Formats: sequence, C-alpha cells, structure tokens
Amino acid sequence: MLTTAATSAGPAAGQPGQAGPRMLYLVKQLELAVRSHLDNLLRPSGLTALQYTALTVLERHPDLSTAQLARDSFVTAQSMADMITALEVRGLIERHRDRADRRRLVVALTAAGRELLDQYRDQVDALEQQMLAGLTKPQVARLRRSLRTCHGNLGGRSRGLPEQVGPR
Amino acid sequence: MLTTAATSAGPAAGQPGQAGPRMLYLVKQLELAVRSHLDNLLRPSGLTALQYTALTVLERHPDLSTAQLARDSFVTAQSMADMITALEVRGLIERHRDRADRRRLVVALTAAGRELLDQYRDQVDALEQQMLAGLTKPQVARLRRSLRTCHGNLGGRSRGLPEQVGPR
DNA sequence: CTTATTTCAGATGAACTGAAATGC
DNA sequence: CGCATTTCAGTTTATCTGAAATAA
Repeated sequence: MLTTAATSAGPAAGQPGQAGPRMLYLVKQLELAVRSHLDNLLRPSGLTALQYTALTVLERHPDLSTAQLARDSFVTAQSMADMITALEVRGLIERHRDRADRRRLVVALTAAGRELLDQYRDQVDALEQQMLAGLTKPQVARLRRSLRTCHGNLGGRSRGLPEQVGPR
Repeated sequence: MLTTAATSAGPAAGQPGQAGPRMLYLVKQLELAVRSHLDNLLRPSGLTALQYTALTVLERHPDLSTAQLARDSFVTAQSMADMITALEVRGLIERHRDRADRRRLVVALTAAGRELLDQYRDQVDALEQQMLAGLTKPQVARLRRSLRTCHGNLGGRSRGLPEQVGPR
C-alpha cells in the first residue's frame, strides 16, 4: 500500500515530528505513476519513457553531446551512449562531429525523429492534462515553480559539477 | 542539457502552445535528482533508494503482502519478491502467513529493520529540507497537496484497479 | 472452476566498471 | 601533460515472461 501510505497517517507511524509521508516519497510515487503511463502510451513506438524524454530534450536543444545528456540524466556516459546508439540505429537521431571541438559528437534529431515526436505529442499532452486535472492555472504555475526550485536545490543545474560521483 | 531545457525556452522550441518544458518532464527531473542523492546517502547501508522506500512503507503499514507492494510500485510481483527476499536475507524484514488468508505472505519489519531506518532518518530529513529550501511552509503544504492530486489523477490509489496491465 | 498469491526457471535489457583511443 | 569525450569489452543486477503450485 504505497499509495495508501500517501493517503492516511497509518497506524504504525511511530516517528515523532513527521506529519504524513515524506515529500521525497510523494515525488517518487508521482514519477512512478507518470513513467508507467508514459511507457504504456509509448509502447507501440518501441520507445521507453527515457528515450522519448531524450528526444524531447534534443528537440529543444540540438547539438548536445552524449556526455552532456548523460550528466543531466544522472547516468554514466556509457549508458547514455548505448541509448543514443539505439536511437541512431532506428534513424531518429544522427551524430556528427562538432567543428569547434572535434572530440565532441553532437546529436540532433532527424526528420523521422521529429515525426515521431509529432505523432505522440497530442497523447502526451493529454496525459499531462489528466495529471493536472482539478488544478487551476495559478496552481499549476505555482507547482511548476516549486518543482524547479526543488530541482535547483538538489543541484539540478548540473553543468560541470562533479557532485554525482559514485555509481547509482 | 536536460537541466537547461528546464530553465530556458530554448531556441528550437518550435511547438505551438507549449510554454516551457512539460510538467511531466519537471517531475521526472526532480525525481531523478532525489533518487541520485538518496542512493548516495544510502550507499554505506547497501540499500537502494527503492529498498529504503519499501522499508519506510512497511514501517507505516505492516503486514502488507508482496503482491500489494508490487502493485503500488508499478512493478511485477516477481520483481518485488526478489527485492523483498534480499531484504529478508539481510534480516531487515520477516515474512509470515496471514492467518485469515493463508495464500498471503505478509511482510513486517524486524528490529534490525527499524534500527536501520532510525539510523538514516536524520540524513533523509536533511535531504528533504535541502530540497525544500526557499519554500515557505504554506508553499510546501500546497506542493504536497498538488503532488497528491496529480498522483491521484493518474490512478495512484491503485487498490484493485488493473489499469496498469501491460509490461513496463 | 476461477482467481489471487507466491514461487521457480530462464531470458533480456539496461546499467555499471575498467581501460584505451582521440583530441583539446 | 592533464582533462574531457567517446568507445570497446566484459559483468552485474534488476526486471520481465511463462509456467506451476497452493489456497480461497
């Protein structure tokens, strides 16, 4: 009853000074639900939620390197490289050397990649609307700001910070 | 630049009617950061964030079955059973048959499991405080309510709903 | 008989570690 | 030379699928 834990104090809550489940837990539960729905929705495409997310990031920010993507997703460069390779094999992205720094293999969407995103945009929008049902526009705006604040507080800007040192 | 995607409109944001990154994405990014910090914090214990979370759920709700835990975590019963077995081998939980329904193997914390939770409670509290830095008490309360609403909107109550049918 | 729970056995995929090659 | 990026090779771990046993 992970869910029930989130909706009642519970008879065994013996810890002092703790009112309800942790915020950390609520975040985790929500993300679990989101990923599950998103995976179901994307199943026909053969993409995982993580791969889809990577594509949307590349849509907003072309010409990122694999290493940059990896840092921001809290995975190793190798893991991200595997995922990127899978997307490349499917023809959804292409890689080419950065002229300025020829170490870097920058990644960009292909036309097929953009088409796939277009194909699922409405369904993903609908999922987001389902999630936010019952919240007013100002409430959504506040939620957005709070999520960003929390992310920033945990070192979310990442860029260049070692910070995530150990293995997962 | 997953993170940068969250903090700027981005030059390649060509989709109409979309202001900034999706809420789905912000939730994912925050959870990613939380899990990473939590895994780092728990590394000395040898527990993953998922295992730790399962222990806290059992602390609030003793005598849940493995199948119940699995449903609420959006994993198969087998996956959860593996994880529970690992915790049992370490002596952190124990299993016994439910008298009322002898199919069920209910799970409960052992004294060692409770000790481990006590040992990490302060550090996890501190992580939560770090995440919420800069938010006022009312803001935190609103965030909590919104997270619960979103979770509920995605079928978060689970109990008895098939709903999550397919494989992940 | 049907259903839920648990367990066994095997397969798969995603992530990791370590080391090497390339280029700044 | 030191550092970042990418890639190669091998391993581990977590999860899944399918099938069977138990009990309501």
